[in-house]
Amino acid sequence: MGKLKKMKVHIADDHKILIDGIKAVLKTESDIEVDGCSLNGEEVLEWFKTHKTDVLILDINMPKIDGIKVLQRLRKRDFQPLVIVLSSYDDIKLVKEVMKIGAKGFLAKKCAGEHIVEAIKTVYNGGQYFSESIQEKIVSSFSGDDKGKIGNQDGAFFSSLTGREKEILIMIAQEYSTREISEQLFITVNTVETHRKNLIKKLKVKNAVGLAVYAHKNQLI
Amino acid sequence: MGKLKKMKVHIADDHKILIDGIKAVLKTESDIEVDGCSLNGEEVLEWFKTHKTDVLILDINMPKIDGIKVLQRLRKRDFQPLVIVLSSYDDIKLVKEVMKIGAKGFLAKKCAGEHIVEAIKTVYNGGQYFSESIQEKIVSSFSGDDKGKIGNQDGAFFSSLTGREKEILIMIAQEYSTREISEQLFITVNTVETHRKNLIKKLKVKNAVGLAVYAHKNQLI
DNA sequence: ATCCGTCTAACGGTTTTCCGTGATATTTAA
DNA sequence: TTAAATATCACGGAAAACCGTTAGACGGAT
Repeated sequence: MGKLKKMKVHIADDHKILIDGIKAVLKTESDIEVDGCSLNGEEVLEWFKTHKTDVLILDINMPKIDGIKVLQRLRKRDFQPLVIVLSSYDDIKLVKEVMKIGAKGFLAKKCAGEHIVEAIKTVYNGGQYFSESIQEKIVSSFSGDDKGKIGNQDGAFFSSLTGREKEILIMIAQEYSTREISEQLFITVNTVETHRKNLIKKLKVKNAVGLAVYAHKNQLI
Repeated sequence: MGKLKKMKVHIADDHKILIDGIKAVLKTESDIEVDGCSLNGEEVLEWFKTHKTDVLILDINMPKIDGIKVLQRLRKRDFQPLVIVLSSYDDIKLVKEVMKIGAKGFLAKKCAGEHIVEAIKTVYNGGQYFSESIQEKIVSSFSGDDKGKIGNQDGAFFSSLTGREKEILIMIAQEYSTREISEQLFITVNTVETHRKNLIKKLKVKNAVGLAVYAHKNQLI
């Protein structure tokens, strides 16, 4: 046992019960030490201002600041932890995206607990780690339909919206019909339709559903 | 230590990593024994055909057969385990619904790991258990906040969707038009419209936008 | 003074969604 | 083996969304 240094791990997930579970799993590993955890993106960014934890287990779906944004902001800093992304959905597009912005591993939540140990050790030693289901998808994506269109880099377009457009976008995402919006804002239906049209163009979506999804992804509601 | 019998617990969640976590947490409890786990609703129903496990920790969002349906079917059988529902979505209406169909406890996933131990012991001894965030919501719903009003018995809100409906719901939330969905699923436009119609009714939303929002809130995407 | 961005509005036409209603296989549970 | 749940399809009509284009009014900025 020549190990002098334990690997330090930070866990970020809005489900505390999952954190406690992972903690319990990692407790059995003598060379891994959990030195902190966060329940949302804000806490993660705060933590790494003052700590140099080796590995960050990072959930994607978190309130306030989501995992992707956390990654993007962390990579602009001096110290960067090794990040293993945790997600309920093993979407190949999401994998591509997070790896591009600096993640070193990707774990689907449906993977077994022991894999998290493997993942930590692998990335700590300079490797990359993907849980099984992801590996399968990566392989199968080579043989056939490569729909590598990651598409909208999200927040990028939002800043280009005008105040009125944002206002209407939010109302659309709240299930208000064009007529209802026009009544609430004291403008004509025509005008609302024009705004909606412009929103669809600007945000590069297909319809009102796309607008609603966009609004939710960007936590405007 | 007069305990002769250990409490037997079955864990059902599609995230294996969470199961392993809970297992690790429960391992520290000498009077609790995890005697099995399931990764979807089908496995749960199968398990309880041949086992008499005392307590079932049941996730709501599961593939194939979701938690609500599992509860509904279990209650029609002879042997009924004590069920503690686990959900990422701590909505008061959902709580009400699952308690009505026989659950004995409700844990939000954001609660701490130790609470799961408390919950198991409480329901095993004949009590009911709610995690803190739920308790707060129940209390505040009594103090005149009409949004959290439990009075309206729209239990249909969370009544579970069929497999096909979920499939179509997800496609709608991904901006596919009715025609596109019909082509991808090799069914007619009429059929897709019927499903959409039923979705709107079941989920009590106004339109496709509402469906997309629902899908996102419930992390179906 | 003029250019640009924004908000407003209109019009005609096409497509899609929404709604009710009813019907028939197929699958599954008890 | 029934009964229930599910998946399928149809039709007609109303409502809403979608699309392209045009354009006046206002305010701020160069």
